[in-house]
Amino acid sequence: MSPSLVYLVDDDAAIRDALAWLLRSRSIQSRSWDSAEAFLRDYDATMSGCLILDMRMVGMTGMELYEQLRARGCAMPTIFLTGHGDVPLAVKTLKRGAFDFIEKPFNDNELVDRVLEALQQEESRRWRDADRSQTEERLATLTEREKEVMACILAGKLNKMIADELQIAMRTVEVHRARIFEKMGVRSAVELAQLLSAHSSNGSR
Amino acid sequence: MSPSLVYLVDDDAAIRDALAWLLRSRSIQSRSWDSAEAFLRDYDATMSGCLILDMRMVGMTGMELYEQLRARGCAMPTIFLTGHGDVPLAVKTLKRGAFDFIEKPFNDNELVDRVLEALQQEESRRWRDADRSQTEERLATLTEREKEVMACILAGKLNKMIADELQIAMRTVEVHRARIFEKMGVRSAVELAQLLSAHSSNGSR
DNA sequence: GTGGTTCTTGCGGAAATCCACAATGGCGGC
DNA sequence: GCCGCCATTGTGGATTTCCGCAAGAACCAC
Repeated sequence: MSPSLVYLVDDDAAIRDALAWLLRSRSIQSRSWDSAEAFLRDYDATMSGCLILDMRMVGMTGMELYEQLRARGCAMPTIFLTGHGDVPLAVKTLKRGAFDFIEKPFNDNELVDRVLEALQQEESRRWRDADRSQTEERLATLTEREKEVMACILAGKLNKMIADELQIAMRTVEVHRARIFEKMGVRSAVELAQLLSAHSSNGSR
Repeated sequence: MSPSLVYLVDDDAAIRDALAWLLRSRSIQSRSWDSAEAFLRDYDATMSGCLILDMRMVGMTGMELYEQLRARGCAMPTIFLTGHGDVPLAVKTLKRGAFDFIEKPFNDNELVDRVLEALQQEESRRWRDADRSQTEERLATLTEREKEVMACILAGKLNKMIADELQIAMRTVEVHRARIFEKMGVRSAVELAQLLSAHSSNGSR
C-alpha cells in the first residue's frame, strides 16, 4: 500500500509552494496538483493520507472535487482552504464530512496540527478498513448455499431447523457449516457472529 | 418518557417569541428559557428533542451551556444561533458535535428544516439508546461469576475449557451459562455475541 | 435462627454438534 | 471424455450441550 502523505490541490502556485515547504519543514511528505482535474486524473484508490483542497479554483472547485472523490469511494480526511469563506459555506462543507475548513491566511502551526490529526485519523481508518476488506474477501469465497446456511446460523437456528428450512439433510448442513467456519477463519458460531457484527456496524456508519 | 420538543435558550425576548411563534406555526412544540443558567436549573436527563441555543448571551454562553449539558450526558442535537459568527467559530462549534450553526437573521424555512432533521435524528438515537440501556440493565443483573463465564463464552471457549480455567465443575458452568442466557434474554451464544457486539460498537461511538 | 441469594456439584438422559470415511450427481472448462 | 468444484447424503462414533432433579456450603439480612 502507499504510505500516508498529504495531497495538495491549489491553483495558486505560491500557496502550493508555501504549503509544501511548510509540511516538508515538519517532515511531512506531500504532493501537489494545480487543478482538481489534474488530481482526478492521477487519483487512484490506493492513495492514502489526507487532502488539502482549495475551495475556489478555476474549473472544478474543491467541493466538486471532493464530491467526485467520495463518489469513487475515497474516504481520505479533507481539509479545505478558502480565501473568501463565509459561515454558511463552512457549515455546509463540514456537514458534508470535511475534516476541517480553514481560512487563508492560515496559521502555520495550526494547519500542521490539523494535518497531523487528519493523518492520524486516516491511519486508524485504514486499520479498520483492512479488517473489513479481509472479511469481505472471505465472504466473497462463500458459495450461495453457504451464505444461506450462514444466515440461518446467525439467526441462531439449530442445524435441524436449517435442514428443515432449506429442505436438505442435516449432514449437508453440517458440511456447509464446517466449510463456512473454515473459509471465514473462525472456530465457532460465536466468533462468526462477532466478526460479522463488527463488520456491519462499522460498515453502515 | 418526555415527548420530543424544542428547547429554546436565548436572552433576547424578541428572538424567543419569534422562534416560538414560527415553530408553533409548523406544529412543533417548544419551550423557552431566557438564560443558560435558567435552563441548566430546569434540565433533567429525561428531556428529549433538540436544543436551539444562542451563542452570545449575558452570563453563560451557548457553548458553555452545551459543554455543561454534554458533561451531564445530554446528547440532544443542538442548533446554535449567532448574530456575530465567524468561520473559525462555526468550525469549532461543529467539530465539537453541534448539529448546526446558523447566523441571524435566519431564513424561517431553512431553520424549520434543520429543526425537523434534528428532531428526527434524536428520534432514532433514542431508539438505539433504549436498546442499549436495556442491555445495560440486563448486564447489571449478572453476578460476578456469571460475567466471568460470559467472557469465556464470548471468547468462544467450550464449557470444558471454561470449567478448567475457572477451576469449577462443568455442571456449574452449564448452570451459569443457562442463567446468563435467561437473564440476557437470548437463546444461544450466537445471539449473545450479536447483542453485545452491537452494544459495544454503538457505545464506543 | 430463618430465609434469600449465590456458587457449587452430581447423576443421567435426550438432543445436538463435530468429524472421518465414503459416495453420487450436476455443471462448466480444457 | 476427464477434472475440478459444488451440493448432496449416509453411517457411525466421539464429544458436547442442554436440562430436570436434588442438594450442600457460604454469606448476608431481618
